[in-house]
Amino acid sequence: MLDLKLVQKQPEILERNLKVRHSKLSIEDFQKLDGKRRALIAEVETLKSERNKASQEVALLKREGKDASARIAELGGLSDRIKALDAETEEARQAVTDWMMGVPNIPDASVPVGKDETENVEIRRWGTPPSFDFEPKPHWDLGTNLGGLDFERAVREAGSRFVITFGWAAKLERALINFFLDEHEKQGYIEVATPFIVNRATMTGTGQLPKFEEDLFRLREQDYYLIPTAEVTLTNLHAGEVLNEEDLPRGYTAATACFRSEAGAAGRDTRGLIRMHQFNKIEMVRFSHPDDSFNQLELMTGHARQLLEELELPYRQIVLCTGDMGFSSAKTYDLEVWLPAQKTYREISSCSNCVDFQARRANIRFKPKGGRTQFVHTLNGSGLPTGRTMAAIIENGQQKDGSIVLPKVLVPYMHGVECIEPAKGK
RNA sequence: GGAAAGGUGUCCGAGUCGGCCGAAGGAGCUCGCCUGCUAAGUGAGUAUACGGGCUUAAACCUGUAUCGAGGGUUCAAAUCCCUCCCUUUCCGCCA
Repeated sequence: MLDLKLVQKQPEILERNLKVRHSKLSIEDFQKLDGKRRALIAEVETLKSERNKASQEVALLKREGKDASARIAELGGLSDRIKALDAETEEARQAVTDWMMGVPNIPDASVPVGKDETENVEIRRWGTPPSFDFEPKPHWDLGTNLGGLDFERAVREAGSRFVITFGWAAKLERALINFFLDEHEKQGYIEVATPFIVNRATMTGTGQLPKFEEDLFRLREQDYYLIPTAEVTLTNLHAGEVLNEEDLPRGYTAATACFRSEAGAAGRDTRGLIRMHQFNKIEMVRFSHPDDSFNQLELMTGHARQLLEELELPYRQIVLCTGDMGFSSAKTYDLEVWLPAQKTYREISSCSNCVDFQARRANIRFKPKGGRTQFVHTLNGSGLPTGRTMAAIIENGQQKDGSIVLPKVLVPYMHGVECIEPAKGK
């Protein structure tokens, strides 16, 4: 959520923001709602002030042993009027909050203005896409042929956009989780295990609710939601808390399952591991001093890049334009990994600086020495989803006979296995 | 699931028969004094949000709200009543 004062006092900034982010909200609506809210507050507070004064008089009279019944009688209708006005005020307040909750974060000045993903800007490339003397196969064919990925049984047990892994593939995923967590720990992150189910307040804190309810899985009959990313649980770790300045910056990492309804993605990436209802992801979250958060974004993105480099996976880094950024973000870098079968780079990590947008919603603050408490800045980044990483490893490591050479760093995690071979005589 | 006790400011912790309680006291923190330095001592200060005034803005002044959340009783609720959430302990049940 943005700062209310900013919206009130500098509507031109907001107007520009709504435009570059293609929001349909209008500033005039806000001004009407906010005007109404303020008028009601002024009115009801005047009445309350009256009531408080009168109550004190009554208290005084009683203490002096005098009769206060006349004064009390005068106040008969006041409380009822206050109650009615209070309800109206609350409604007006809620209307303003609802409006504010729908406003996306303001992009940083360094973010390119653009309409959609076609206007994102590539800023870095690493590695060379492997060349093959045969037609590279998609990971779903390779993985299925090697007996590791089973989409058919997953459909039977759950539905589309699920996968069941067997043997080497299940182990590979476990290896990746351990490898990623180990690396993040070396990079200074604190490893955390969090719930996969959270309440409404938590989902609201990071910005998934109220606007994006249809993207989430919700538990039946309860106000519980399955997390779409550990960003939710990690960022909310400090919800409502006041941190010490010397605690900043601080980083957390967690490996969790992630659940996404993928509403609106019908027909996209229907095959393979790219877009699942359930997947595992290792997430990084950082809490930063406001003055330092954009440095922290560079640092954290570097942490994600390091993983891809250690896995020897070619990638490029792009900065998302205003039209393609997420709701809560002020600046986002995406890392895209090379997928040989599609002959294209696909998103594998997204690192965002949300500045104070989530901190304001979740009320995460810090107290500078001698200064007023203020909101921290929050950042989050994928320290890689296992599914997409496995897809990249499988496709980039494939050989003509359908076997897959694994990245060297994973060999110890795979207990010495260097290559996934087709079963003999099959 | 049953029973009991609780949830107060950055933290700990008082709040009697509802009424000068935004809330005693302590710790911490900030600023000053003192001390050769540190420790100790000593004085003052130390919540947040929103409305209004003033202002370029801040500071400031003023009002309102906030003692787990929501509702009720009352002229008036941290204090009484109801519902819910959470914590602790005991019992039951299941891993």
